Amino acid sequence: MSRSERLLELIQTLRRYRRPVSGQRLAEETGVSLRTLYRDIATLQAQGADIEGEPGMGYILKPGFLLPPLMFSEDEIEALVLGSRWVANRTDSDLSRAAANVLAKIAAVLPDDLKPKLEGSNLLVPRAFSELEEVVDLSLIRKAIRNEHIVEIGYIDAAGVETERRIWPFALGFYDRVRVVAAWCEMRSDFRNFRTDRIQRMEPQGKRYPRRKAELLKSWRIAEGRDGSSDTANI
Amino acid sequence: MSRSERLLELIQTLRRYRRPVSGQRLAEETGVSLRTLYRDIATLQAQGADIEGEPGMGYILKPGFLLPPLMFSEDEIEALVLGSRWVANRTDSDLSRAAANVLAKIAAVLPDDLKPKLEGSNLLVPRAFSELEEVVDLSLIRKAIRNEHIVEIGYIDAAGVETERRIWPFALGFYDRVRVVAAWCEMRSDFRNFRTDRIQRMEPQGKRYPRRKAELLKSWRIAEGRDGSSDTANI
DNA sequence: CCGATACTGCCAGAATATGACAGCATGAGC
DNA sequence: GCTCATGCTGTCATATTCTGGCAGTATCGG
Repeated sequence: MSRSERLLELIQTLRRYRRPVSGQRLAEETGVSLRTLYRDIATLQAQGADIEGEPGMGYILKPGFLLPPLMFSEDEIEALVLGSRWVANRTDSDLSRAAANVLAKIAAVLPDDLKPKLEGSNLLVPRAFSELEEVVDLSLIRKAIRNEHIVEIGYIDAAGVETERRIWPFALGFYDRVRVVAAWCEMRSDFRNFRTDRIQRMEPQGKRYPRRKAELLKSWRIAEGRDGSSDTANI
Repeated sequence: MSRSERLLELIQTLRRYRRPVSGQRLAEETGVSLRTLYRDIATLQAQGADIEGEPGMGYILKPGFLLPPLMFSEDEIEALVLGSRWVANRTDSDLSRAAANVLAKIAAVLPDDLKPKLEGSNLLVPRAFSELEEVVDLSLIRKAIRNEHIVEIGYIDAAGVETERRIWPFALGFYDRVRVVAAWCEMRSDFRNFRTDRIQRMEPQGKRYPRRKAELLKSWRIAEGRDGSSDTANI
């Protein structure tokens, strides 16, 4: 195995563990001596990997991925930049900051003669201007979806009536003017879509709902397709 | 200089030339023997670089960039994926294909345990559903902007009147429902924004307009900010 | 204090990369 | 079909880099 493959594998191994792992252990798993393992860790850290080592404890990797060298065409870079700009201007602050970081990281490694091309890319995404007020934090919803957690919400429906619901959120749709949480609603025992701007209150319950989000998404797509009345059908 | 640095430099050198360059020449510039240069070229090609070599001619690199290994956080990857999805669903077919390629390339290098996370990312961008008919090809406009080329268009304004114009396009704005070309209009001797769906006809003239697009963009932003009447002000 | 672990320096041997050379292949121009 | 410029490959000795082992220091928690 080549050195670079090994480094990639090391990252992967580190990520599999959630708790700190000793260098000794990592060395065994990657089939390398402890001395070399220390060198490998140093190399990865130099490349920007967020690996923390504490004496007496072991190593732990903050969540993230190392992308190996990749070749992108002009159009592909343009697509990347435009997409990141859209995310930066159209989503919640966490994601938006992440998108800005992506652009910064790419810019940092581009050769000097190309930086203007990236910064000056003349494809623009306007900042959302008549943003609907959102009471709740979108990143909380994203986190609940990621972890398949039940949340309780206070929701004002189209008729203006406020209800309390326990929902199993599994997807977040970014429409032009609104964002919609797709979820299973315990109250209705059916799928429901909730506009984020109409959610008044939200409390993640910190426990998982009993199904997989991928599975819910699949059923939901079928259900949406069947009635055809919803404008989310083509999400 | 380390091997990987040299490879990066080689890509950069290759891109500086527009015409084919002989291996001999490249070997001299990167300070390496011809034999090693051939090996380096092979390495880059194996990494996906689009380098073409023809006997008797030399090497030429198709436009593109090699990104070195990069570390992305979970949120950053999520932003990348969401952005690429938006581009894939909301732009012209060339860019859209490029965005799909970006996703495919990233997916290809992600460790197996993470692929589902990428494919199953539950942030969705609906396909544009009531797309306005566009007569002209958006990628032509992008190309004209990239090359700072004059184009002639037939345009139907808001009042329904069709006019012929020579314009200097310098930016393309992706609004929710429409796309807008920002350009200097020779007829009006002023900046004008053209909705792409109202452009009936378009002929790139293949020659450059006499100013830089970055400079036009800057003046345009100032002009837009001043009158304040336009909804493009916050682009 | 101890044990567990991170981390560094050093050096010899292993693995890899490089350069030199010899040779074949291919396309363009004569 | 010849020649030239170049791409491309194989081989092998040499140069460079990587690796493992070992010795030693530092830091944390108990």
